[in-house]
Amino acid sequence: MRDRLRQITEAAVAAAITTGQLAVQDVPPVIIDRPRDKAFGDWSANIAMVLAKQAKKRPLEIAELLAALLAENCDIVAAVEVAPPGFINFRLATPYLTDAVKEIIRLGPEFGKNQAGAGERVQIEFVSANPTGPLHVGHGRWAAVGDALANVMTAAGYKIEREFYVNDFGNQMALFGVSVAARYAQLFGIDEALPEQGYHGAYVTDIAQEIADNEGEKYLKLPAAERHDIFRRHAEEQVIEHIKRVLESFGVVFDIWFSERSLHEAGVIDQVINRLRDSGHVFEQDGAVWLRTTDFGDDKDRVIIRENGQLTYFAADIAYHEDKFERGFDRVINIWGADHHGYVARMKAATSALGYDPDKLEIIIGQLVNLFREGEPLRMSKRTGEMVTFEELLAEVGPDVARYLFLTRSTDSSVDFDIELAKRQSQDNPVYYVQYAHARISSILRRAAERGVALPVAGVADGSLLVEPAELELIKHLLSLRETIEDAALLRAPYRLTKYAEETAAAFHAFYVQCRVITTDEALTQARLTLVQATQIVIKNTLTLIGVSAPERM
RNA sequence: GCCCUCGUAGCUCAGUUGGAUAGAGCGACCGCCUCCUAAGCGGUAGGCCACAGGUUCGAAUCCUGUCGGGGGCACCA
Repeated sequence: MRDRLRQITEAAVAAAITTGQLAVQDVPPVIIDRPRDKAFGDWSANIAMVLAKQAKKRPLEIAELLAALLAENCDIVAAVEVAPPGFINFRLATPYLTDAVKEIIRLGPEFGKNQAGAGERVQIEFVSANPTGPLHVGHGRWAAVGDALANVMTAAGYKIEREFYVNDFGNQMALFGVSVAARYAQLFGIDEALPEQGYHGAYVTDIAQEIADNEGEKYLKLPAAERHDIFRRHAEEQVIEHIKRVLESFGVVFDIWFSERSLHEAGVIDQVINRLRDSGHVFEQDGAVWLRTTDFGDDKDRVIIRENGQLTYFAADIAYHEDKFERGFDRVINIWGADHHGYVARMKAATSALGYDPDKLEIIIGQLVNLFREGEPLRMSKRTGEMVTFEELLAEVGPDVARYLFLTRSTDSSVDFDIELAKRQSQDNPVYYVQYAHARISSILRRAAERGVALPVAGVADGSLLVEPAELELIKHLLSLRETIEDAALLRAPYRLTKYAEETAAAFHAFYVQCRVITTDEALTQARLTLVQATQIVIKNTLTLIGVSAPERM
């Protein structure tokens, strides 16, 4: 729709130029937008105002000129109007709208998909929680955002891979192994202290308990180093399995789980550092090896090999991103929590140093989730392990509510999540509002079947019977699914889907109250059933992208 | 101190390459079920778009500064 209008408007501009009515050198891209007020029409273009200066003509004059050209060759538009200070407003033709309803039914699950992404290969890395403990609620948000973004970009014609980077190397992992070992020893009455910086959560004891249950006390005799290593490996395995299971129950499945340790073991980090050294971006100082990230806009240079010879996390991350680009992605998207945003500049700088275009690395910084219960904030401490895990949240509110609420805000703003409010099945809860529309539709279709009313075969019903404002308003909303998917994908803004879902549900509920579907007027019943089916398709497609179920009854 | 981010209705937030009279949900108030699901619909009230300058035909949107909330400034991950 928007594409069509853009094309014909561009054609009108071109025509005006070739006929000499418009003297313009550079034609800026035509932007088709929604008018603020529906009274102005369905779509509008501001191109006349943009061209005014170049063409040395009054905007209104240009608008009149273009409107005249537009009105000639356009069947999808009923009226092209000009409004001061120079807007060109389009009013869609009703026959076009009613025909479009049949098109939605014909396309079904495919309706709304498009090629805005032009087949670009994109990797999205998200969640990437350390395998040293359970997922927290913030991870849940990244899971919802990353997965929905992957869904909507796929629908917009991108080729997407989902990846989880596993930080299974280094101090934290070692400390985790030592912590489990200590708890294990304690289970057998041996007084082994947890390290100062170790992991104190109750889940550490659970893991130790499981090892004790399955394998007894045989590890007690092993030397400490060996024991720590065994426990580290065991604990890591268990935590990753747990993370996978929780994410799967949330409907999020990754294509690739990428191990940091594999980079160390393959020696690729040293290779990448050598490459950077050869290209002159590396220097030594104070006994450490540094990457000169300030050459690429970072605040300060960064250590990649510490004085003690150990690689930093950053070094591994450079090799990891080198690997991503080596795999041939056109674009790489990382979703990070706000607590990592200080890391963005150096990662972009490293990308440049490696010789890749830093704009190919997009980093989405997401604000955190604040948990509440009945308006009271829930304090969370990672250190003591006293916190609501993502798994517990899921158990309380269920995946649909969690996924939906995590996507109701732009990633730039933090989500205040009240557990009691989320559980309450009330109007405070937008997820039910949307699902209810779907359930209502299913109910109408069931009722029609009960009464022996044949469901319309696509294309047969007489669309011209749909003339009520509520009907036409609903149709317009349904048709904008495509633009919504385009915008959500191109702007990396999956939260737009929930907004769209609510608007569509609202348009349906209004229609429902004003227009009875199943009546004695057979032709009208058929036409409205067609519209209802199309609405069901649109709501279901939208909820599917969000990752929320579309219930048949509630 | 420096960097990032946010500041829009009582509350939570939309408003994106600068456009028309500033938008939604919740909350408040007033209405609507003989009827396909009232988990719904309609209406009313509610605004110095944090503040001050600047850019231009036009600024919630872009620039500069100030104030306020959040986050970050490791040879941790």
